[in-house]
Amino acid sequence: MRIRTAADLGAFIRERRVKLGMDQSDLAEKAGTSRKWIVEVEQGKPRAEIGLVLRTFKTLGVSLDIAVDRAQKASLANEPRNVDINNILDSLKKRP
Amino acid sequence: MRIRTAADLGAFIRERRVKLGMDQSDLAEKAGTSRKWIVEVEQGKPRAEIGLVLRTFKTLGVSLDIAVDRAQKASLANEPRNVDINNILDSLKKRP
DNA sequence: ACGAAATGTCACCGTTCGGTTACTCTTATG
DNA sequence: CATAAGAGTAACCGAACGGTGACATTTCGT
Repeated sequence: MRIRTAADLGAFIRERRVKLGMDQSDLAEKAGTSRKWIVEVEQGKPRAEIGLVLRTFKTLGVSLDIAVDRAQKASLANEPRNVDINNILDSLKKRP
Repeated sequence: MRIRTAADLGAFIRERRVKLGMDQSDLAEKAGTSRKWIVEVEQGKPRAEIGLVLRTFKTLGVSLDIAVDRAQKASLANEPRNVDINNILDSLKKRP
């Protein structure tokens, strides 16, 4: 599932929790957080901290994968029209 | 790339930012946050908020995908030794 | 319909967040 | 060598966090 917003995240967590037969207290305890936090996150709280989110994922037996989008919509740096060979070389140079 | 910890996340963000030829100020501005925040996140800050993280990903042109682990290591509910047929039925019933 | 379990909400509190600004340090470009 | 750019750090601040415990509401089995 693709996660774009905090609401997506909350929906996923809830779905997965229910699928595993846990209630909010179970999940909170096993993920080392509070039930209040689970409630808020499942409701899509955008300011939850990633550390807790990652612990919750682990508890739910799910993984987060990150991938570069095919359609390169990334707001490129200052001059999108040119390939800056120096940037590329710099990037390579900086790799230890 | 698989994200397991806040440090993973920071490393990825930095790598991707450099690859796109942005400095920390560029990224901060485009993602609607501060340079301080970028510094901290790239260093693996575990308490950064997911909302900002998601906005940063969007700016970097990357997607977050979540997937159920193959090896079902999820800490199951209370009785890991039995398959609880009722939970399974419940889960199915709850799908609209 | 009844009661229990699960979920949602509230107030309180100490802690930490993220933004701003300014300063340092390293690197590398002229 | 000078100095500019990029990155790291510090202090300050208001705002929001997350935990606790209690209470209200919804959901569900029987």
